[in-house]
Amino acid sequence: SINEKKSILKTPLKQAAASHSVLTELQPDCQPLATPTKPKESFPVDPWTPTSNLKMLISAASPEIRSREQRRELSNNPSEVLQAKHCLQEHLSGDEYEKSQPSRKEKSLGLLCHKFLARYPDYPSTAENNYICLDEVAEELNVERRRIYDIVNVLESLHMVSRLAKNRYAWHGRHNLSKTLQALKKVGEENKYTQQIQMIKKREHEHEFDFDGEKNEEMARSFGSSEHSEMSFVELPGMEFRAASVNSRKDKSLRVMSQKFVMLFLVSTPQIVSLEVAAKILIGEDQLEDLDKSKFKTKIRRLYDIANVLSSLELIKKVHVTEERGRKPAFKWTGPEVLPNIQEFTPSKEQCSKNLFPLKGKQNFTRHPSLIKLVKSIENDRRKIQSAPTSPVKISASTDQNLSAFPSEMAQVPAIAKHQLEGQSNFISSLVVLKPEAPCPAAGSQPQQALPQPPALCPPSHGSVSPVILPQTHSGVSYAIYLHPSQAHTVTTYSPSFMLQPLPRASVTGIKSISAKVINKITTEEGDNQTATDEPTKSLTTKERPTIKSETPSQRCLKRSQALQENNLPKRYRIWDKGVLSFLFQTFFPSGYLIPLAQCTHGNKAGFSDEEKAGICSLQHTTYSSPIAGVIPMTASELKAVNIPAFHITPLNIMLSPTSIAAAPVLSTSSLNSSNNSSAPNPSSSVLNFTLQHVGLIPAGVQVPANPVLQHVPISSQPENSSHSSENVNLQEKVRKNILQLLDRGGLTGKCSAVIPLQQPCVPKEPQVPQTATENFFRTPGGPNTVPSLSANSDGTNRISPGTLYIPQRKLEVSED
DNA sequence: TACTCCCGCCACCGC
DNA sequence: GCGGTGGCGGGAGTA
Repeated sequence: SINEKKSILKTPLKQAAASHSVLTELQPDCQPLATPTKPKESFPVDPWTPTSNLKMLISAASPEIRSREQRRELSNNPSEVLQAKHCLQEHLSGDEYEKSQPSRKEKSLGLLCHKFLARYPDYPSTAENNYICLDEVAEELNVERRRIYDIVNVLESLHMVSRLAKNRYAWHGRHNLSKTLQALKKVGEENKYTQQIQMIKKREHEHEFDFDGEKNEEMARSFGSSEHSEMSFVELPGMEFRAASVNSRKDKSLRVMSQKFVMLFLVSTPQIVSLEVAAKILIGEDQLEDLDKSKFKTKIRRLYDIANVLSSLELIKKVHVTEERGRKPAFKWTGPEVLPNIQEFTPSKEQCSKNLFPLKGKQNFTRHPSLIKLVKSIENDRRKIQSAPTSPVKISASTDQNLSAFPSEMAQVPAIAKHQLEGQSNFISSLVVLKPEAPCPAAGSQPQQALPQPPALCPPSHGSVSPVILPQTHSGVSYAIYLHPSQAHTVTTYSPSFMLQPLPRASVTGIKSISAKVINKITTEEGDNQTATDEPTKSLTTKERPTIKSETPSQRCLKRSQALQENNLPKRYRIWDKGVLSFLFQTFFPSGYLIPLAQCTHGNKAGFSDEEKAGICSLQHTTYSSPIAGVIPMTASELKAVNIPAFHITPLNIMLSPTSIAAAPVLSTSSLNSSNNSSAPNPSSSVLNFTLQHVGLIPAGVQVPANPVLQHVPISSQPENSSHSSENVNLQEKVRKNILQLLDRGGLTGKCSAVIPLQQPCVPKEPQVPQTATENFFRTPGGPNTVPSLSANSDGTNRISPGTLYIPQRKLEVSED
């Protein structure tokens, strides 16, 4: 009977051949073959049907496939298939029959998942019939139902489907994906996965992790000691399991495992996870005692299953990492980037106080109630600004059909921003940055082109630049923030990063494409070598980044905010440390500059409080390393080896971690060069101006005050242009206001990757002449993301050539198959 | 040989 | 008892 069953499940020859070709075409690298979201464009006559996508894919593959598909359709009836099979068996010899069977690859879970996904749209509308009957699917795809469960379980872990009843699922597509990923990231962080990964890596390096008894027990104990011995399925509100039968079932391991696997990517920097590490972590969590080889193998098997589905979803991609111990299979996250702790921005009072300072222990700060009010007030102001009639290009993506004149996707950008602002509770909670390498079906059929400037966008004027001064932090360090004028405009309306969230429901198709384009630059800078080199022309420069002109309604709101600010200003910033500042600014002002002004504090050696010194001391032994294997660790002492200019400018478009930036002011003072310095010197006016000119923030000839801090707020600009001066005052004020407001929103965001960019803009030692200093921030000899001039010292540490940008990078080689 | 992962047995669960 | 569900690991296919 087993044989009989087998023969039923075997695929007939004609389909086998077809699926082989489809396999070649459906490899993850072939992105245009992802689920088409606009079948109308390609097949205007055919309405969308559950199988149209698949049909299209197959038809697109080759004429041969088309004809095979036609034949296949003729015998799509299972009984016919069975008949054909018997017939085949009768007429072919054993060998021939074997050869006629689909190869193992053709039956892979990944391919099956592709076929499965091809049946449903990425973003289904509620009007469509989105039910999945497992029996039907299994039958139509000619597979055992068991395999469908594998797929569905993983999809369920991402809330792309949910179980309605026996044999019945609902298809949600990617509507919930961003929220799910955010939730998973949060849980991953809470479960200290980063630390676990690091621990495993450490043990691996020490050759302590093996499969013999004692060491494993020790390992298990250490896992047990962490706070998360048990983790259950992460659900989304409104997405709970509806069927009681499923709820009661405890073993949802594939689902849970899939979620955990995804979490590992989301908390890792870079987002590459080796199967081995993942398996060890997953084993460590639920089976503390017997970490035997078979358990390990089983976990690996399951991870392959999950990885195949995630690959089909184009969330991950298989790579190999080469380390000292050889080549290892691993997977790289290629899905949407999930910003950290986004949901904690929800402006609820409780959330604010609860989440603002997630640090445990000593560092628990509380927020003054007035600040909470302020947050709400500013939120309201923002909303008003966004919905004001003068807001730029107010377009309803779903209704306005007159926009065909200019790219609909571009037209939707302001709508996205508006949409997300209106969605208060989801304001940032669904903010997701799509990676440029993510599939872009809507744009796939068209040649890539530069992003056009929509009418509403205002090219940045190169007016004078005056810093916005942040009052002293609790540590006593003030900062001057220099923003590019374009950024200042942007700040008054919305941050570019705000527009990057996918629009749910109707207008997603266009958005997806534009989002990918818009953030191309950002993610390129972030360090994807491949993207940076493969698609240089697609990148937007800072200037090209869409900005929206500030409008009068914002000025109306200014007074109110200003009054609030003045009431709260003195106290507010005591609770903010440099890490928070840096993170906020790099997030919201990607090409601004945060300059610590150490000279403005008194009675303190290098301008830093004891707290900071303590923090710095503790950094001496801190290793900045990525959770994955082979990362070059960088200690604070190594940082000191870097030749630091008298003061440094931190380019904000590189991720800064609170801990890493905490060291920056110290390093930035000349006290490094002369440890006996009793006070840090002020950056001289000429140096400051040279620098600002050098980085393109001010035109040649324009001067900015040498010591802007002393001016405090509001700052009057240099009267270089009378027609601009009042604008400048307003602009500064707006920028300042928005900075303050951003500060109010942050405080919970300090969990980004540890990268310390250092730059010596004034005295380049190498005769390399960059086009602009801003570009130079990201230019390293081997490309934007390579480790510059690293040389090993006798003590095994690495040193960095002075004057070059240091971006910690994996030492391990990552090869993509 | 090591890596991948298909395949289907069989236990569990709710009805 | 039955059918749905899914954990699990043998072992075949592939690199």
